[in-house]
Amino acid sequence: MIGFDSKGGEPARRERLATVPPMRYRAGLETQDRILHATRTLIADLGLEGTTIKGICDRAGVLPGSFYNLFASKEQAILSVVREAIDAVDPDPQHLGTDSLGDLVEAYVRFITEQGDLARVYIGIAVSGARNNTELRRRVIRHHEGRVARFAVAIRRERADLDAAEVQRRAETLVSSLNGVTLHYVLDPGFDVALHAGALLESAVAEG
Amino acid sequence: MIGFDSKGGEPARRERLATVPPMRYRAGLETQDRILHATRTLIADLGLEGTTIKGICDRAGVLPGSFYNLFASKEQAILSVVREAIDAVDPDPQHLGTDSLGDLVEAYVRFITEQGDLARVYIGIAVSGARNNTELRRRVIRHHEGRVARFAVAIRRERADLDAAEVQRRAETLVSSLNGVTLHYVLDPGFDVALHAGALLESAVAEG
DNA sequence: GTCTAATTTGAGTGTTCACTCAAGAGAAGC
DNA sequence: GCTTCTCTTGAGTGAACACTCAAATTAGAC
Repeated sequence: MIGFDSKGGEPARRERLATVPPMRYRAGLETQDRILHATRTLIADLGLEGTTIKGICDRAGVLPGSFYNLFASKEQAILSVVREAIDAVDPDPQHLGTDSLGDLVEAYVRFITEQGDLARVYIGIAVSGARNNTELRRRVIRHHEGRVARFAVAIRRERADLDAAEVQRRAETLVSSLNGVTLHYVLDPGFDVALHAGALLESAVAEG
Repeated sequence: MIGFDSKGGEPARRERLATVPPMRYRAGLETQDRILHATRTLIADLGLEGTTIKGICDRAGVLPGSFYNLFASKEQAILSVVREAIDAVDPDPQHLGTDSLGDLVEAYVRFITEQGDLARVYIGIAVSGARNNTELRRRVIRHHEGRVARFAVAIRRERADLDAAEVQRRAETLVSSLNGVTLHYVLDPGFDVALHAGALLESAVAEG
């Protein structure tokens, strides 16, 4: 019942710590992991709106009471998964200014193709989730701006001759276009993400 | 109660005809229009999943019984609106092979910026709707392929030197990227769609 | 082995959903 | 002005939803 934690949500949650957690919380932490895994795959399979408490609990092998012992609400579990998906798009924000444009695009392509579940969550949020949910919308837009900024720095490094506005525009076009490619990949898994991402990358640093 | 029509759905629906419809159906046809308008704006405002019968009826100023006198189900009303949105993206399919790439992109930008409601419906469907609903998914993918084909013809006309595979690839990149730009515009109405669409257009016919 | 606190159970709450239908209101057609 | 068919009303159905809670179970701490 006691949680030794909580970052923003109100009640009863337990964080994974750097230090080993006390033994007596082990069962709860394992259940928490199973619930988060169930939530992630369910969002990926059915989308945000198809994800229900019953669905989560069935997949995780628990009953609703157990879910609510660990999470304050359905939304809290979903937000955890969404945070995870958003962070996974941009795995190392510390690197600001040191990654090449190729590194950034390659990391994104790898994320999309290797972590299909999270990619589906991410693109689903960007459209349907962000419209009605203010918290999600803020998060998505802030993340998008951060991503554009990183791409802009990388573009500027390769094309120092361009003015700031042009660099910004190219970064915005590139990031938006990559999202479009991701969107299509979600609908058609045969779509060659790497091919199209490569073309977009070239356009972003092309003459003209 | 009698419908002098029906295209695919099972029961009770009335089509707008080329000829003037009998007077005695006038009230029903007007109500049908109000319901479709309410459905369109509701999907645009709240997305597919936020659209309820109660919401539609409140906006249209009718009661559920009236709705079900004209539509067989909630899904049928939604499908009508979605069909409308998809058709609006590509207003004149007859023109295959005669529009320039600039015409196609310009028409798309105009659609997005002038018919925000339908654009929101369209992009919402492409992500959340198409995942669980087979009928919608087929429709979206078929429409996407048709659109890529038209763009490919236009690209080929401007760059006859490119081989077929390269033309196809450029068309796919362009259409997907335009969807990504639309996606971002839906979240941020200040986004300059025309600017980015113009840049993508240039990339599609650039050397290299 | 006992104590104690964390965890799980599972029936139950109130709300909202899509959808129904018998009955009444309305207006076109004669 | 009466008939007839269309349209609207509005209470009501059952299912699914997120969420609750007192009681039972389990397992770490000592």
